[in-house]
Amino acid sequence: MPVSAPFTEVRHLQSHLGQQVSLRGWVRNARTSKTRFIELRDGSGFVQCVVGAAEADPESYETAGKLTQESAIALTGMVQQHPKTGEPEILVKALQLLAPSVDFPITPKDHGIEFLMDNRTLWLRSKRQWAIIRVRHTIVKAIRDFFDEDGFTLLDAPILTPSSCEGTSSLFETDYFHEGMAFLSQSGQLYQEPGVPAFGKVYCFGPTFRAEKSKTRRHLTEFWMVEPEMAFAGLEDVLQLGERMVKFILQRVLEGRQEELKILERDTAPLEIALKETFGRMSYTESVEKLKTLGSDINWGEDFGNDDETILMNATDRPLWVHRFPKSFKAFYMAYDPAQPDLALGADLLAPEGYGEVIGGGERSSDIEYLLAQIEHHGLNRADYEWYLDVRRYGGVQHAGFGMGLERAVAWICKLPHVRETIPYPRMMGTLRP
RNA sequence: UCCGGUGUAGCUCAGUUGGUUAGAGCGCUUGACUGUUAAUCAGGAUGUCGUAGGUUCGAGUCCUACCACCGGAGCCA
Repeated sequence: MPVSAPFTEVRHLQSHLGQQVSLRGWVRNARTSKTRFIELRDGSGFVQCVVGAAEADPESYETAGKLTQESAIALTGMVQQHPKTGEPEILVKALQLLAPSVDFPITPKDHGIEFLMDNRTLWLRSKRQWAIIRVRHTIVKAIRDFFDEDGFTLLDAPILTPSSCEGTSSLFETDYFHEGMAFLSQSGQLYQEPGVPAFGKVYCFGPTFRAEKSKTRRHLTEFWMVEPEMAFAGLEDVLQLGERMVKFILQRVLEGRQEELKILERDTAPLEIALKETFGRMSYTESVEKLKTLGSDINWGEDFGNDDETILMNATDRPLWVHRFPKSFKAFYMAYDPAQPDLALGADLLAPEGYGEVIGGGERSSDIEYLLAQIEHHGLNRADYEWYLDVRRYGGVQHAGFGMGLERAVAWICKLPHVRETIPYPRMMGTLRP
């Protein structure tokens, strides 16, 4: 009996119980005894296929006994319930080898991270990576849906830029014809602000690049960032928008990716808390006081160290907004607090469970004189920013926005030890291939 | 960039005080096995001990330099 079309996707098997179907995919694992068991994956899901001598034709039974990991196969059989787990499984009648796979490097046993990273393209086939990338997909979709439904217009920011948005030490450079050098964008934010008077509410969502020589569990040189910007808005609006967005994302993931979270052995209780409870809020000044009582040696005016974030977040079970930092260590375009001019009207959202900063944002200065002074103070070239200053010259109004690092959000929601698993092809200081 | 660690079979690792022919598990392979699920059981094949020098009668083991990777710090999303 030949295997024949039409083919069914594994994700639809539940609705085919008791029927005959054909599947095609790859052998995740094959266990041979008198009865042969094939764990099949087709990208949409996983299913165990049972090949018994009584039900399968002799040729198929023979083939099933010799399958190697990651061979591509097609098969036809009856969808039944697994006698122990109750999940759908296939009682195979016919099976054929589509393409063999010899000595697949990633075996079911443990591997080191270097080996897995070198074999990233093959690693993507593993169950855990499958789950992570699907959660990432859901988060990306949730972000786009959230802003679309909220009336934001997509305003794509350029990746090749003539100058830096923030610091200059961490830019990737490339030749750009008569212009000399171009730089890979570190942030789309400055290009979002001109979109404010044009569209009211805008966002961009794409890759950004930082040539930082950081080797930590939360840094990539190429990462994705979503950056909304809105008119007639201040710091409070940023806090509310960010919190609504994060909750929207959490809800989508908890609704639609339970199977993946289970594969990742993710305890969803902390995510449920973040979804239901109001996020914490603390001013920078308050947080420094609290850190001192918790044993940190931080002083007012210093930025948080990694330990400080950890200390602060160990004391809470939900995301925390820290707002009104000293403006001295924030970007030049941040608005200052009229009530206390040495503070910036900015805020960072710290994720619980040790994941640290996932959002940074705030109100942008509308004061052109102040910005000119800041540009000079930061040693930036004013001519590069004339178009940016035009946002203030022609109907400049209060506006605010934030940036969220996608990979950090994925790492938190999946509770991964390192952001390198949150993106299909991670780019880090020492990793450019594959 | 700084500090710490690791590098031995395709993979994950063990290797005593420097000592003769370098080991295990997985994977692969041959066979066995009444539903297995990191299946199990029995047999088999598999090594430039990161690279280059040095010490020594003798180096996987000690020393020096370099390389790669891992972890942390700083910086950041």
